[in-house]
Amino acid sequence: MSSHAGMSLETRTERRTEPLTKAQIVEAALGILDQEGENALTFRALATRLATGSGALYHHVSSKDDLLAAATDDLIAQVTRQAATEATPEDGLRALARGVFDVLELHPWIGSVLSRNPWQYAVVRLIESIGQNIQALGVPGPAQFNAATAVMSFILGLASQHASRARLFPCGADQTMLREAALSTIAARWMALEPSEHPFVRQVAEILPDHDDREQFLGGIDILVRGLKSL
Amino acid sequence: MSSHAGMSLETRTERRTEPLTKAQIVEAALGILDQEGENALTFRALATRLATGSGALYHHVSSKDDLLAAATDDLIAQVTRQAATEATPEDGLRALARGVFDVLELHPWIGSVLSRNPWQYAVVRLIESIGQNIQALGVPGPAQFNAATAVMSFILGLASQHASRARLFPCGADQTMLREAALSTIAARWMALEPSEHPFVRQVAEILPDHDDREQFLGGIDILVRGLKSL
DNA sequence: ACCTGAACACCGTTCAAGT
DNA sequence: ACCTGAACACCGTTCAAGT
Repeated sequence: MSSHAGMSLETRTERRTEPLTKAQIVEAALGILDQEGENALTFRALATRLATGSGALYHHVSSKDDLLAAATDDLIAQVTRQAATEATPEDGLRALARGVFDVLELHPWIGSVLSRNPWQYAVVRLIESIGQNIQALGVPGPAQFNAATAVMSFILGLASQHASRARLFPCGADQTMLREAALSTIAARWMALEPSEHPFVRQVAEILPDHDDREQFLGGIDILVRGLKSL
Repeated sequence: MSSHAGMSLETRTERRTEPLTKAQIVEAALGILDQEGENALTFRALATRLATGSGALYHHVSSKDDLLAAATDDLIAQVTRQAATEATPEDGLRALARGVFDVLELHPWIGSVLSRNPWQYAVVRLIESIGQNIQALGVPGPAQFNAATAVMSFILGLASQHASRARLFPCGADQTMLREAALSTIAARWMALEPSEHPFVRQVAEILPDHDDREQFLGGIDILVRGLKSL
């Protein structure tokens, strides 16, 4: 449409001379985070990947926290948008939980970002989405805030748990293999604890290696929803 | 009793020549954390406070994470011990929640430590304590693990939320004053959001400034317990 | 065995100097 | 206006050298 001055193709490489964009920076940051893990995201590494100087980034991003919040917001927005299409509030809450779980599975670094700064906009998105579903669920007005916070805290708690496992066994090849290895390690450590003081933990350790994270997460949400509906 | 060789008092200053202890280091670290906040805890600052070199600390503590885990464990142990004295499982869970809340209020840095490393021993203590109460509550065997994790996630989620508020308004004079200021700031920010996309959050913002954190926290636990009992 | 403290290998962020 | 990249003010951790 706007390509009036078509000219020859090789001399018109305008893209390269255009200034950096915040969106470009966030995209590059997402690449580093997902491919090389949380610790690999450095302003120096980011600058190298974008073929620029580290100081240049500060013209479009005010700090590292700002950058991480923007990256997180991009991904959480997809989850809340998807959850808004469900028919019933129960399904909405479950879709939200499932969505958060999956996005954390794919991008474990989000867990730390969310729990490090719970007032960033991505969290507002989640509270708004949770709250609307809770209202639709028929929870009485005064209890709505408590209820939304409870669900929110549950999700953030799980988030940090996922983040930490990803930190223990950073990124890499076979995720399911690593997850089982991680759980077995933890189970072994729990089994070695002093028996009389740790009856419950030792009992849980036996089931731990072959339990399903996702199922557990959704199970937790169901417990919460059950509690909510009795209000 | 063991003071056979009483001698004179001034020449017998054995204490100063005794080597450092991990307990001493943890105590000094707690002092810095509580008085000056999370960011003030540095191996250099810690060494200065203990009148030693920074490298000396590594003879008793393997890393900063190790140090923080030890400090956290000391405080969480007090909470779980206290919760174990309650009569009913409902009261036990509530005591646990209250205890965690209060300890986070006093030592906000614990929130980040707990959520940064959810497999440290302090967390095992919490899971064990939660699990025993859940068992006593009559939750059927297979659901116990899910239930315990749900409560755990809820508590850790709240923990990180507290930690972040403490980070926003680091340590200092009048805690209640600061808390109200923090909440008002957040409420104002929420009220400024686009109305049609944020009905719930904007509605909540009105109640936010004068709501009681502690009440909200215990309310959340009650929702969970209600859900648990229906299992 | 325990301590010292300089040195190492990093960070996020700033800022004079360039275009 | 935007970029460059050296410099600043830190970190956690290590390690030769001391006692």
